[in-house]
Amino acid sequence: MSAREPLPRAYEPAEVEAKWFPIWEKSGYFHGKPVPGKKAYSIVIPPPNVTGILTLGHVLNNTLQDILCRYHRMLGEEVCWFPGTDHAGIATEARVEKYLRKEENTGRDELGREEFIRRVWQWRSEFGGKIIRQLRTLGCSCDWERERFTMDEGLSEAVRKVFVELYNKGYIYRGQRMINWCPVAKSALSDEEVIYKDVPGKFYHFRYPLADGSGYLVVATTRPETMFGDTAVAVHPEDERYRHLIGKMVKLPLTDREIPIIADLHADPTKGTGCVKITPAHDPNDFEVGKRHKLEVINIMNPDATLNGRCGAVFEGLDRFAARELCVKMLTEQGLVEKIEDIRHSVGYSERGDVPIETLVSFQWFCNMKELARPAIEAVRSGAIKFYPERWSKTYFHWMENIQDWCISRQIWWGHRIPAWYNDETGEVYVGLEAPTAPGKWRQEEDVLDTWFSSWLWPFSIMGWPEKTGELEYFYPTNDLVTGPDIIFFWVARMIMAGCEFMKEIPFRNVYFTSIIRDELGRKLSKSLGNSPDPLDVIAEYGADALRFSIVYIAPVGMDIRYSNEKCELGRNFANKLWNACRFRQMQGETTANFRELDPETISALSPDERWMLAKLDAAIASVGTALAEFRFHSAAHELYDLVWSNFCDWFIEAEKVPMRAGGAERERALRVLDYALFRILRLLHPFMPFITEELAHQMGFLGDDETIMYESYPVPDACATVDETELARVDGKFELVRGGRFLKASYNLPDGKKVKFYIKAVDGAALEFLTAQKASLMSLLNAAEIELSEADYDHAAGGAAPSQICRLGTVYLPLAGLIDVEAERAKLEKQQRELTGWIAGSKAKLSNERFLAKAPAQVVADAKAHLAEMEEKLARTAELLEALR
RNA sequence: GGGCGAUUAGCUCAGUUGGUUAGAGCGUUUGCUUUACACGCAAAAUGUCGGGGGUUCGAGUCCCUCAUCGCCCACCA
Repeated sequence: MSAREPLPRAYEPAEVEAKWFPIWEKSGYFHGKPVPGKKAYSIVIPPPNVTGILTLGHVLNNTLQDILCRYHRMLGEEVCWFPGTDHAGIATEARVEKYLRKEENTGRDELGREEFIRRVWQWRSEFGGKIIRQLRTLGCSCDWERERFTMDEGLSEAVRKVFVELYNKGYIYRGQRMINWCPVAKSALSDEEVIYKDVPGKFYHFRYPLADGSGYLVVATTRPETMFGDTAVAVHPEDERYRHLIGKMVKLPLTDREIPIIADLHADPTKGTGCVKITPAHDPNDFEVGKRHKLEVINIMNPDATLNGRCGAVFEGLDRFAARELCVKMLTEQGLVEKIEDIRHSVGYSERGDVPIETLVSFQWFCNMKELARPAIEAVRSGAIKFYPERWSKTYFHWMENIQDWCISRQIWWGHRIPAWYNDETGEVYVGLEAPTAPGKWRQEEDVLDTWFSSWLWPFSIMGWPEKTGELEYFYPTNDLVTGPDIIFFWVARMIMAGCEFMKEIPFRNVYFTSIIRDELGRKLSKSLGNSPDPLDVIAEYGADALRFSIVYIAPVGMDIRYSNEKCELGRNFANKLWNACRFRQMQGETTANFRELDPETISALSPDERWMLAKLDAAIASVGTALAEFRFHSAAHELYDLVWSNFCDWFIEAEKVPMRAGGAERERALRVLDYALFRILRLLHPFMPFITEELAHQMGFLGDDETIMYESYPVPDACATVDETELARVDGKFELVRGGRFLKASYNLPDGKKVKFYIKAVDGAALEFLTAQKASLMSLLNAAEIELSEADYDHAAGGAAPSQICRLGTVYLPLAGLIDVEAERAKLEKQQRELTGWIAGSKAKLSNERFLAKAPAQVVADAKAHLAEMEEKLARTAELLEALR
């Protein structure tokens, strides 16, 4: 191995990260392609909106996908992570409209359809897909050559094909129904795009005079302005208060219309006044009532939610909320207001527009989902698709089993235009992949499709469907999907339906639902609150590896994450720790040749510490593997953190300084084991911290310039050291003695660096033998001037009083000639005595319980007995020590 | 109105099928320029595992119940 520049003291991620990504990408390491006979692993990215920028949610989501991809790549599978963006109809159209308004004072209406769409494409090529570049900063190993956009020609063709197929099957139809209307987008929305919020409102009680002048009825409403669309007042048929009025007419205030009083079960006598105004055009329930009673449907609203000409000259063109106020004012003046109550009620908001939606009747395209849902429910029920955490399947089933028709048409321009043509002369409707060739004047449907109507095809459209591509053959179905539970209906459920319907095969086998990220106070991250950190700033400050590791480390399973930038210190410090472990090794000289595999000679010469370390490594490797297989990312991260920081750095490196100082064969063996362990650790960590591990693997000379850790094998437990439980316990026992000795020093305020003498009384001959062999190690770890080992009691008479600490392998004493605080020492021992006595009593009670002995597993009983013996032995030693203090 | 989740150290959270004395990070206290790391080292303190009841030889873990908080779904004028 060639000599390298010494590593700097502190890890500086910026340069390293900027260096490696282009190398990886240029070398084609991210590219996945069908390789017959090789195991395939694929993931499709949840396509971010083309308008989007990277958020912490994306960071979590894509880090997890990257961990999976890098892990499987190292397992030797052919990995392909398909990236791309979503055209996000309403969001993008609004975004570009805003941009054009600001930059050029123009917009949709001025430009016309064709030009506007051209300008959206232009905007996209200039500003769109920013997030795709940002994902590279995070280290995402997507196959960037395969980047797709939901409006690409191939994907658009898939959309048209699916539309035509479902139309021909009779699932897609056009109809006049009550739909959700967003006044901002001026478009219909699906039920899923409506978010219900509990907001303060008012409950208005108005008097509607009876037409015959015999009095009035009081109706209660939260939406006075809709009264222009009232076509009846309903009461419950059994409601004694109003029974006599059924069939009579009331005069609708602010209009010259008279409307009937009807009997309908919809009217709930316990609510409001028991009289409900019926506005069939603007309320789903009223629409049903209207149908039952053949009431006129009066639409009173323009697309932007201003009132229309049906409301009279005074109200025409007025915004709905202004109209509401004016209504109340005018009714007040006419003495028709009975009372106004303050209430909180649930109001549907447009997800994108963030304004209250209107429900109104309109012609739209719908897709009947009932039949599509059937196999998709079965796919999850049978376990073909698994959800992690499993409980989300309940949410899924509930929605799928009550699935409603999907309103798929949108009155915007940016999107897949519906492939339907109307012949106004004949009234014919033509649906097909291309415009009709039949003679006549055909006019294409103006509406476009819901964005999700292309997203639900993503797992196969991205692989070239409807063409029969090698990618589909090889990579479909994909393995894992990582996404947020908030789009389980929008996307996950619909993808499963689309996969089952068009591919006749599920789109993925496992779905991992990530946590939702909140701020430290538990609030959702949002632009308006200003509590949404920019991940790029975080990466600049802490490094991408640090951000990745931290966010995985702190992500609780299936719960919200409370995030703050400070938490990235954990990952940054960890990266620095790893860096310095390598730096330490580097300072010891050239890398040995056996870093991939230990040779038999080295294995046979391993020290107990080394076997201990290799056993810890194997154990960690095994549990990281299990954790990843079960999508317990955070426990894998915890496992790795402990392995590196505690086992490797705190104990092993410190312990190995002894053989390293010894020189010769001892030193050579220690270096080999260090190299072997370090290279394993780097590979283990690579999926989590790709940049620093690649850098260190090269800096350490494990890899040459044309090699990459990305394609090194992921470590598996190799049990190259025979696991001898007794020996492992002895090493742990040695470390316990070290901790005990350090505690004694700290208790007497002796600086850690001060060299002192210790006396260790071993519990038995075997312990004495082991500890004697470990004397150099003990001295180093304790920073001792001298250690006296014996099976005999410490001789207080000769050496003076000494504080002590009881450990499993023996008792460690700190001879202090005159400095001992006898009272403190006695208090410590007495406390220990009390505790031991208590535990022993409990333990004895348990062991004398016949039912425990009869029913508990033999191992548990044996452990309990051993534990009792240990405690009794310690208690005896405590008593001796107390005695010696006198 | 249904469904789901949470409640463990000052804070944020682990705790895999019930099994010795419930853990980590941050924070706090004490001492350290120990020849990798102050983004560090060594040591320490802090818990009636939300309340109550039950099952069990044994419960943070399983069951019931109550309380508080949060999320999702549902046509509530």
